[in-house]
Order: sequence, then structure tokens, then C-alpha cells
Amino acid sequence: MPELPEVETTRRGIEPYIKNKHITAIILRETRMRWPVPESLPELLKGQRLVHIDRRGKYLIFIFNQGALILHLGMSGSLRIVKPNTPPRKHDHVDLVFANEQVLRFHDPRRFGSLHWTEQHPQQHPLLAVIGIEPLSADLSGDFLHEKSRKRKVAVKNFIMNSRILAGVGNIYANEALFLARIHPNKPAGRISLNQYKQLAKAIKQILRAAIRQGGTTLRDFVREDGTRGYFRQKLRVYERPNLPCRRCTTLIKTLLIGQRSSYFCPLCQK
DNA sequence: AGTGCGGCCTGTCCGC
DNA sequence: TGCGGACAGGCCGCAC
Repeated sequence: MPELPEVETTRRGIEPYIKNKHITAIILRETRMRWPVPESLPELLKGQRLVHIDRRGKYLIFIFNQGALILHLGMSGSLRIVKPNTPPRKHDHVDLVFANEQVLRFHDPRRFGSLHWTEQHPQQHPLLAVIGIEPLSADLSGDFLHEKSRKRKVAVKNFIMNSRILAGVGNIYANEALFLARIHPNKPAGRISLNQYKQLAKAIKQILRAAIRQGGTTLRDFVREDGTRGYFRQKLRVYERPNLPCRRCTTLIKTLLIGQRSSYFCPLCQK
């Protein structure tokens, strides 16, 4: 579900409540996630202090004084801050209880999310070690995309959604960035010019920053730490707007299945 | 090496 | 009103 802007919104939202606080208890209600949640989590985390929260792509990394908790929200996950004794709802799988009476609650109906504990440097964790560059860092440039895409035949949309190349861009923002850069989503990645990739790199940064400013996009499940929704949905230019007029030229937005994912584009603006 | 697909889950919506 | 099927924001692991 959540892409980089929703994960970053979550990180910013929850951190002030729990930074520098100590864990007093962990409640595991459901450990069957994408990977099993370690049953030893309560013993491992008890008494530890949360130093801060990092993000890498769509992963949140909770840095504790003696290790790190790595969390992925999957397709339908969300994190909220609740008061102790708030009755759990369906699919509230894990609670992290902090000494200041704040509870971080992990909710995930589809259970595609995951929780991992590591005592190594978190970036060495097998799931993090293989992921690509951060889109909002200086690493993302037209030159980078151009170089990495040479001889690649995959659709450019799949290419920018490949988390081993670029971390954090999912279906919504891939569609939106390609619209901004005026590139057809199905165009083979290897046949796009350096100039177009410069536009695309710019568009990706622009769309992600704009979405973060609006608190992310809520389509169905996503909620912020206080249970409110993200407001970027109103700003979407092509995503989930099939047969509606392009905001630039009024041509009707088309859909196409690319790599099993719905894709939306303007057939006139995007070449 | 790059590519394309199956599978993991629940919830919702649509057509019959 | 019920039921089957398609679809949904992700991504690993596998076969080719």
C-alpha cells in the first residue's frame, strides 16, 4: 500500500511521540506476516530506548540502543499512536508500549507487512542491502537512470518501480511521475534519452516531495499516526482517473496493464 | 543478467 | 441476498 511518501509521513508523524522513550512491553497478537514476526521480540526489546527512526525506501528502521527493528507496511499496513488500554481492532497485530504511556500500534489487514530484528548495522540486513538508491537524495539523476537502463527492455514504468534500482516508487507515483515527465509508461527503458531521464528524475523528486507535503495519498487503508488521511489523492493527475480528461490537454486518460499493474497515462501528452 | 510470473493475504466491489 | 471473480498502494523467489 504505502509508498515512500506515506512511509515518510508515518515516520515524521510517530517519531515525536516515542523518540528517546523506553519500551516497557511488546504485545504480539498475530505473528503470521510476510515473514514470521520473531516471538522473542518482547524479550529482545524490553527496556530498550528508541534512539530515532530512519527510513530506507519503504522500510522504517527503528534504531534502539542495542539493535534495530525493521518494519515494512506491505500493501495495507499502517501505524498509529494510541493510548494504553485502547481496545485492539481487527488486524491490530503488534503493539510497542512505551514508558511515556504511548503505544505504537501496527495494523495490517493483508499481512504483507513484516517486522525484523537485527543487531548488525541495519543496512547490512539482507532485505536492505539489495535495495537501490534513495529517490530524494542526490544519487537520483538523469545520468543515473540513463546509465542503469541501457540495454533494458522492460517498460520504463517497471524500471522505475524496481526497488533494486530505485527505492520507494510504487504504482501511484510511477504513473504520476511519468505523466509529469511526459513519458509513455510502456516505453522500453533502454530507448529513453538522457534528456528525458533528466526530466523523469526531476519529476520523481517533485511528485514525492509534493505528496509528503500533503501527508501522502489515502486510497483505501492508509492513515496517519493520528488516524487522519493523506490529502494527495486530490492532486493525482492520472492515477485512478481513467476516461477523465487530462488536466493538461483534456484528452481522456487511458489505462493499460503493464507488468500486472494498472497504468494510467495521457495518450497525447506522453510519448 | 534480465525478465515475467506465482504467490502471499483480506477486503471491497461488480456482474450475474 | 448470495456468490464467484477481479482487483487493490509490495516484493520475494523462482524458472526461463
